Order: sequence, then structure tokens, then C-alpha cells
Amino acid sequence: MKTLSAREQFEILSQGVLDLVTPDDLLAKLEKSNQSGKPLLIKYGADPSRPDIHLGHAVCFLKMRQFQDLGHEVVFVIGDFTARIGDPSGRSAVRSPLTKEEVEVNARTYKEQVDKILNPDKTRVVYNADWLEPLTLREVVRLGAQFTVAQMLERDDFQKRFAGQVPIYLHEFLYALMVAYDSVALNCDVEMGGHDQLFNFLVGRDLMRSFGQEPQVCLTMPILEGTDGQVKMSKSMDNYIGITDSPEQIFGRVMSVPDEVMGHYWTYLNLATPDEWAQLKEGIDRQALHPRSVKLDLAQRIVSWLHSAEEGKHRREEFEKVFTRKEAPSDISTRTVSLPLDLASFLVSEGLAESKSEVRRLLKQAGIRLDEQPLPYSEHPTLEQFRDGAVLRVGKKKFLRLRIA
RNA sequence: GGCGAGGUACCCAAGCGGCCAAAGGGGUCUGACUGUAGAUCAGCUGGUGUAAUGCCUUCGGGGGUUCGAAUCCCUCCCUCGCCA
Repeated sequence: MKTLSAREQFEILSQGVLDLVTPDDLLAKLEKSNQSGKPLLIKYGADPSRPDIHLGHAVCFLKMRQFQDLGHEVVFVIGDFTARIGDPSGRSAVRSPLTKEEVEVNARTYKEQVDKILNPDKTRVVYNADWLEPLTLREVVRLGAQFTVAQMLERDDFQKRFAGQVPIYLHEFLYALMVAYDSVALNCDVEMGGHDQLFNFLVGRDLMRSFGQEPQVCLTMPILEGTDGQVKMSKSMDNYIGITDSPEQIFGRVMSVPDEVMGHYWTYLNLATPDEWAQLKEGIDRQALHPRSVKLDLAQRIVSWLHSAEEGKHRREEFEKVFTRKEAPSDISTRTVSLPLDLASFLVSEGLAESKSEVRRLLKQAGIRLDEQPLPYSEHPTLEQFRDGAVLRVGKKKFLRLRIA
């Protein structure tokens, strides 16, 4: 595999990248690696407090996979030290510290998910507590002396919070230093992540230099918007598509992505080259292609990738059946009930509604249907009689088949 | 340490003794229209339900005043700013 020249590798690796600091450094490192036969070390910092990996992360992982396919090695740095301190990095909510056990469980989950995309043989997992824990205060202070407060405040997130009078804790500055020190401890060649991590990466670059190491190349990938098309994909915004989500979920979520950002899903996730996407886009623009069908293709591709081609095909058929032709899905779970049925309690216990009040609300708005007939509102909704095997539908997406005991 | 401004529901934010389960945005959810998208329009958005100006939980925590407190008082905790 590793027959490509440094220049050829560079061409592949620099594709789709958002920041590359600096291209020359990367090329030089690739050349050196080619000569010595020693693979480059690609660092990726993983946050063990959030073990759910979604398509936003996948953008980076796909790039890392390319590195691996060219013979290089990926190191996952599990930020267990950081997680056990509790890191508010960015988000307004200060995260609560995790126990050692929680970190371990999360790290394992993390690895399992990552293996869906990366080559497990070329993926190493390390824990940053291994080198951060033994640091003495003296050493920490010396790290701090490498940077000024003004430098730290350069970070966009800090700036915003400072201006918005939102607290910034002192240890958040240390957090950037710790991430940087990880690079020193590993003496890595490349650090990868989302664009929002660029600041931390650059700190790492500086710090490595002051430790007399060859500074790392900082490589960031564009940030994939969440399914709302507004802000970056993240669990906390609930706009994410998890790579271990069910095929049905993935398909539905992809379809809910606004057209405007669909191109990012195609290109960032390597499902189409920029040229290929431009063609699709052009087809949509002159109405030769329906945007819905392009999105259906996208959803099918993503499900096929994360699950299987059969699943992708099946999900597409199901989707068209349920939402285009308004039929019930073929695989609805079935409940056997006895009459008369107290609808409110039933829906709550089945998890189809949050509370009985919500059931009443839904009824008032004609949001609950039995065999596609909206059920009328009543204070105590009760089903006296219905067809055996009737389909109960709550809102758009929740279905349940009812059998009479 | 001193002075000042704040802490309200999922988020932002009004309220400053009863008409407050708490205005207004945003978001979620439902319906219409659609391409399960977006935009638009309409509605809903604490729980319970003997259906009601009911009961329970909710305006940072605790205590108090009052027939009655998100609103007044005391105390504690937290955040922001200025000065040191």
C-alpha cells in the first residue's frame, strides 16, 4: 500500500481539509516518513465524557482512515485526566467529573464505535492521565509560563464568553495546556480534529517547539451541521446522527436535513467528490433532479455505509411507503390489549407520550390516529372497540399495532 | 476587601404582594400546505384530573412577614462588572 510518493500522499490527505498548518510541514513529514519507513503518528483527542460518536466526528475519522490506508498510525488520546477533573470547555454547562470506572466504560464504547470507520490494527488508544497525573505543580506552572493570558483569550469561545459576561474558569486555560502537553508526551506528527479545535492544536504546536520537538502539523476538518442545518452537530443540541443509531433512525434523520446543507453531508462524508456534488447540484437547479430523490440517495448511502446495502435499500423502501404513500410501516411492533382500553395510560406506559396531559393535547390537535382516522378528543379517551390488528399512530413517526386479547 | 448589577420554566427574557403555571421570543411537539426537508400559516408546550376561580410540583437554597409571596424581610450559595 505504501508505494505512494510523499507528494501523492499529500494530494490525497490535503483534500477536503479546512486548516492545514502548515502544508510544507506536512509534506516534509511525509517525505521523511517515506525515507525512514516510520509511519506518521496522527493524534486525535477523544472526550470520554461523550462516548457517542456521530457523523460530525466521522468527518475527521474518514480523514484519519486515509492516513491509515497510506500506512500511518492513529493514536486516540482518551482525555481521562481531563474528564475526571470535569471540563466545561466551551459549553456553558460545567460538566461533572467522571469516575475512573465511567471513563473506562466510555472509552471502550468509544473504541467499538470508532472501529466501524478506522482500521483497528493501526489505531492505538492511550490515556492522558498516564502522563498528566505525574506532573508536578512546578512543571505545570512552567507550562503556564509559556503562554500569556491575552494569547489564551484569543480563542474564539473565550472571547465570546468574556464579552458576554459568561464565566471562564481558570482551569479552562489549563485545559488548553493539557491538550497541548498531550502532543508533547506523544511527540506526534499530526493532530486532527474539528475546526473548533484549531486553537488548542496551535498551542500544542508552540509547546512542542519550546520542548525542542518538531512541531506537529495541525489539521482540521470542516464542521458538519446537525440535522437542523443551523449549528454544528452535537449531542447536546440533539441534532446528531449517531454512527450506531438504528438504520431507521439514521434514514429519517438524514431526510430531515435541510436541502441547503445536504451538499456538506455528501462531500464531508466522502460520499461524493466536490465535482460530483456540483453535478448533482446542477441537476437540482435546472430541475432535472428532485432534491428529495438526491436526499433519498444520500440517506440510503449513509445507511448502507454504517449498516449494510440491504438495510439501506430496505429503509428507502420503507420511507417511501410510510411518508410518500402514507402507508403503515411493515415492521410495527404489536401490543395485545384488552377492551376497553384506557388510551392515555396506555400511550404513556408504552412511551408514545410523555404524560396523560400530552395525550389530551395530541387528541385536541388530531395527532392520534387509529387506522389513519384521527381519534376524537375526550377527557378520558377510551377505546371501546376497534378492528383487531388496527394501527395506532401518534404524531408522524410513532406506530403501534393493536391486537385484541 | 469595598461598591454596583444579577440568578425566573428546555434556552433567552418580562414580571416585582392576589387577576402568576408566570408576558414575549427561540426551541420541542401537533395540524394544514409539502418533498417527514425548509419556508409559511394555525395550535400546543409542568403534572394530576371529582373538570374546577380544584389539588400537587415549579421563579438559586433555607427561614420569616402576610389571609395570600416569583414579588417584602433575614440568611446562605452562585455569577458578572468596577475599584483595591
